[in-house]
Amino acid sequence: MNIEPELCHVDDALEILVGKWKPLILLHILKNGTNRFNELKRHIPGITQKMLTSQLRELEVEDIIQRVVYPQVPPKVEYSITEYGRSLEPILTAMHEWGTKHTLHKIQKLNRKNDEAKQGLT
Amino acid sequence: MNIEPELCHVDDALEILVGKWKPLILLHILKNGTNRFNELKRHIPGITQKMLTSQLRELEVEDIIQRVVYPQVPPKVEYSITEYGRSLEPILTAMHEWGTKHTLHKIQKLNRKNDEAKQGLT
DNA sequence: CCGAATCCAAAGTGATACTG
DNA sequence: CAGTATCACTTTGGATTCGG
Repeated sequence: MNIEPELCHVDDALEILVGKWKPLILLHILKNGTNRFNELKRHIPGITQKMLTSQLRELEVEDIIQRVVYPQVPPKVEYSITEYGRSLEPILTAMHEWGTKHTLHKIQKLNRKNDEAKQGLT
Repeated sequence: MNIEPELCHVDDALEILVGKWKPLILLHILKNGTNRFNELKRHIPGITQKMLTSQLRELEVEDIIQRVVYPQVPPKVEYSITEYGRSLEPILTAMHEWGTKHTLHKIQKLNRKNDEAKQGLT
């Protein structure tokens, strides 16, 4: 692996994943298959239409997801993962597992601190 | 994998990795072992002292790296990876590989566009 | 040598209202 | 239903200066 700043491509991968909602959106489309706009909106509490739209666009221009518009009334738009986008799954899975361990690590660290504080009081 | 917003820990992993210089800093410490402050600064062109300091602090409070201060004049501070931080290596490697493929993907896409533009001109 | 403090610009995010 | 548009707010990153 070349870690020269000009040749290190970790940032390129991060650019795809970074964004307050991108991981959740990606995982939903990866795990649940094709999704309609409002379907995603319902399953991701707190997200605004603006954010959902912009994050979907960014994933689309990088060929991570596909956007299919059905020319009908009322409108219907479906989002699905591309073959290319599916190649991100191992990374997402690895990060999810690491993240789970990390939250545990933080809790344990916090507990140690609390214990020490109690010791100090006796 | 649970992708409910409250239980999805992908973001927890991303928080560690995100930051304009964190991947580069982490890779340097991972690959080159122990590093002094100015050593890192030299190897990461363009980074300012403020950014190097702040990014190192953030990695330190998450127990990803260790900071050892030698009480001497002139000061000497060494940074090294923790056992815990080393567990991030597979993720960094996976992202680096994916990122490399992704830049290729973008170049090919660009070439196709240029070819189509040429076709249109003939 | 290794920072901390300050100030400033830019980017990311959110609330709200409007549209085909 | 699936978006746009606009404005305000918050967070990040960078330049510069000062200190132990």
